[in-house]
Amino acid sequence: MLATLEPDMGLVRAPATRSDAFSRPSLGSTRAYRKDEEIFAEGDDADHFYRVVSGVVRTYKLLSDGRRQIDAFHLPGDIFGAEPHGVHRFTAEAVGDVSLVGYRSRSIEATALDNPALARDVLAATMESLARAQEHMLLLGRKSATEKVATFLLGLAERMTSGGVVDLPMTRIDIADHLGLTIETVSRSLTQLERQGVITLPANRRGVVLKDRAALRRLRA
Amino acid sequence: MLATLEPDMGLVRAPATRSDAFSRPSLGSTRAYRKDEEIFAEGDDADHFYRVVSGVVRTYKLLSDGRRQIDAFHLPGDIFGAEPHGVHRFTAEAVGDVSLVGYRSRSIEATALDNPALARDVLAATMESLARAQEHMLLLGRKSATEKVATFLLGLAERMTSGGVVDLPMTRIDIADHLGLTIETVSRSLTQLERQGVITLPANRRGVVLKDRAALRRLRA
DNA sequence: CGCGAAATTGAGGATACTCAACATCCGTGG
DNA sequence: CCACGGATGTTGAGTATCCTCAATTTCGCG
Repeated sequence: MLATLEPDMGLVRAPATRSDAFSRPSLGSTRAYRKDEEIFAEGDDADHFYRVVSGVVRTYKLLSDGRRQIDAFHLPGDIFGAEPHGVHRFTAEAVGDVSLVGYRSRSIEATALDNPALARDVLAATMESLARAQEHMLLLGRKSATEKVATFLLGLAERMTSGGVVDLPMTRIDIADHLGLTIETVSRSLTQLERQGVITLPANRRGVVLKDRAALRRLRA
Repeated sequence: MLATLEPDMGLVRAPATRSDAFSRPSLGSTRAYRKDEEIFAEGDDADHFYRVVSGVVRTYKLLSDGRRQIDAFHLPGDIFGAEPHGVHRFTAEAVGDVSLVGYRSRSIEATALDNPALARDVLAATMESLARAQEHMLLLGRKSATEKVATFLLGLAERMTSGGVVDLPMTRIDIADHLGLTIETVSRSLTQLERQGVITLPANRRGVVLKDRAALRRLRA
């Protein structure tokens, strides 16, 4: 589906499903953001959308009283911030130091007709985001705390993997706001998984060693 | 954004943001489905995607033990079922009797290049679904039962509206599985809203009269 | 009019939250 | 290089919200 039209130029490692119009440096410009820096805010004009080169980005929405829901963490290769109505519907921030390529949003409309390859790639990326969102709604609406954490760890492992050890670049607060839990519950769930021998938490707490993926998959529900 | 390229032919009332390549009857074929009939199942080949002509469609995912999350209800004008990987990631069923137009999915890829207008419309529809999904994740992860129900009622009212009275074509089970609640909690929340004078529940229970939208908006969080 | 499905209501309980204390980490500066 | 302090994370006790189980009512349809 949506097969690659041009070869990946290898500037950035991209997931297999992502194609390549994004790899043409001429279309976008790279910029660096520091930890916790805002990339855009909910309500801002959506002049640009972005592809992650390195680092992790969180996108979230807030309720008026401050409750926060992080809808996704965006890893290298991911596209985010493309909007249908010219206004960003969520806020995007750098989790750690981040490098992004920005693309002018007008290209989506203006070049939908004369740059179909780009339009197709944005479509593929958007469909991918939607699929992830649907999976995440299942988690938020119907999974227990332990199931949520197990799902989260396995999902991260699949995307960031480097055998066994998963990096956790985000804080417990971020994880909690992504899974619809509190930080205490996230912490307790991780501790519980460790006591069951399914994972190990290194001293610095910014990573997780998956000791028993089969058990994690069972716990994921 | 994504401005209309061809005039709406008026076959079906579509949201303002939806454009019109879908209104060309030549591209798709209409089919009727009866109440609770399956349109496609999770895992099926995604040969087609669909636009709702009349009626309501639910799309959902299941956990192995039967827990269900309805990610969206699709109303007339909505597009659903377009997939990035040729396989449907959720099941779609008719809530009541439904009429749909089906489009061959290969058109997405095959005609992305030679039918950019169609590709652009699918992109717009997909972005719209993603925006709804993000809003719904906020609801699922961070809202209380009453806030969920208030949000749901107002959302339906905006989309189905016919002054004051909102039709509820779906059962309490469907509503519960959409909001991440149980049917008992949905029922109690509705009763509570009624006791507060914010809504009225007609005898047949398949509709809701919104007596005080301002109050509902406050309760929505 | 009667039956089965859907919805409501109630009582009790479990999961996750709140509030709080404590531990650990990490960067800063002496 | 070590000590300090703020930020981050863990653990505990008590509680609230929502769930489970169950009984009852109401509705829709033959």
